[in-house]
Amino acid sequence: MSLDRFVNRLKRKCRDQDSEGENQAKSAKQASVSSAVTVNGGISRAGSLAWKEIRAENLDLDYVRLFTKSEADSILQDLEKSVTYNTGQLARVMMFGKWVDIPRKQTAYGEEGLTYTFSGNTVPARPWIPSLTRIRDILTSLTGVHFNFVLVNRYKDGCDYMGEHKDDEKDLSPDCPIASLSFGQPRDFYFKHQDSRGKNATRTVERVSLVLEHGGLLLMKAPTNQYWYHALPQRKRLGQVRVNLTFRKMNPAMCKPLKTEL
DNA sequence: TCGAATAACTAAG
DNA sequence: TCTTAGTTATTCG
Repeated sequence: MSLDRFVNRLKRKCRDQDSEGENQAKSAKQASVSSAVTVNGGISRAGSLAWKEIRAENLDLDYVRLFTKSEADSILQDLEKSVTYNTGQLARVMMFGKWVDIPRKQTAYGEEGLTYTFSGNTVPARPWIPSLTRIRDILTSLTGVHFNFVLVNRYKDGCDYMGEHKDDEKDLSPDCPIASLSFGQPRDFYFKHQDSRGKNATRTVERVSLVLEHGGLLLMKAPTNQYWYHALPQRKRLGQVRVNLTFRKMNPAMCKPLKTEL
């Protein structure tokens, strides 16, 4: 599988870079990520990746093209074959007195007992599957965070989208980054500060936009989620599928009990 | 200046 | 407060 080659490639790159003694001028934040990034044998591999830091008031994001095109192609293919999406009631939300289908497909995987709550529905995490544990383990070795949950969103084309929202901090372990991996159709993604939303905005804060590419990883770090809403807007001319994996570290004690069977 | 896409806003419970 | 759809305003090419 290409992921093994991926890890080997990173190890090779890091050996090369260690001998060159690079990476002295990293920011403090970047250094804290780097120090956590080790694989078997303690080889640091943060330096081999071209991290892009995105900063604004109380916004702290790191973005990197983690996988090559062929690796990402293979992962997407794998996910399309193995991921099961929620259907029926679990794929609807109540809007103005009627149930509407959410404008994308969604599901979750993770450790037993974890749930997530979406607009009134509390949905259990499905048991881990190999295509997701492989990726989870890469992210854990990259970030040092033990992710125990992943939310999967599938956007069939540019008409599927996700409205502005903040991830529910109540279920999340505080200060743990959220790792968002994208495969397939590159899509615009933006962050909007809570003080500058809607007509009751108290001030103007410029919104932060980026493109989430095929094989790209976005780390959303504290306190971003406290202050900023994020969304994946419609882009009607785009016709390809995008699958997004959002890995989180959930606090099991904070998960709502299940009301619904899968 | 037109038409389409995008952005902003509003609606119930 | 959170969710999306529908309407209207604005921007883009």
